[in-house]
Amino acid sequence: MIYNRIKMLRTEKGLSRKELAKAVEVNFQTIGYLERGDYNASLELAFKLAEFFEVPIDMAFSPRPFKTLAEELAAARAAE
Amino acid sequence: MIYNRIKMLRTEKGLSRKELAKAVEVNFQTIGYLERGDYNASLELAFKLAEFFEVPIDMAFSPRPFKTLAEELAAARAAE
DNA sequence: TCATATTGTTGTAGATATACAACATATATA
DNA sequence: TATATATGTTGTATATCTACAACAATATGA
Repeated sequence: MIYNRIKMLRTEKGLSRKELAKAVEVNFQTIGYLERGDYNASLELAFKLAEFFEVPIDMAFSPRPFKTLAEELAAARAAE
Repeated sequence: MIYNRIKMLRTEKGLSRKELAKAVEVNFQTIGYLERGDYNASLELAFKLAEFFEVPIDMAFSPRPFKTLAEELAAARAAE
């Protein structure tokens, strides 16, 4: 199981699933499946999505659950 | 089509396909298929491989052909 | 040479990803 | 209210990924 931040990245851009789907050339229902975690993106689609959102691929996908923003902040502070 | 450096990363470590396959828990023939470009890894397998080789995922996989070492060197020098 | 390991090829089968249609529900907006 | 848009659910069909078996070809080493 691979976790993803597609929904967050999409809504942050104010896009509908249909619009995102068109941008990365998949069916709009496929975006829904990914966001709900029904199945994983293919590697090809993962690269397309990461490229579209202009983030490194492991910012959009992760084999482990993503940290919350609060956890990220705490980790960043601890790293200083 | 996604390009990969699995063969390079594997041989660099002096591993056979069978050994690598065992490490990432797939059939050894699956490694062969990936190295030959017969098909792409799933996102899950891509993460496993990147983690095993301790490289960022886009060092092991890319939607565009990888640069040769010579090109990488030239690019690195130009960036200074 | 013989034996063994490694890789490539072909084929079958199962699992997963994607497309697409139909319909339900919710939400926003005229 | 009525209409449109967005999302969720279910089902079918196709493509792609993975496992596994059998065999050929090549290399490596005793």
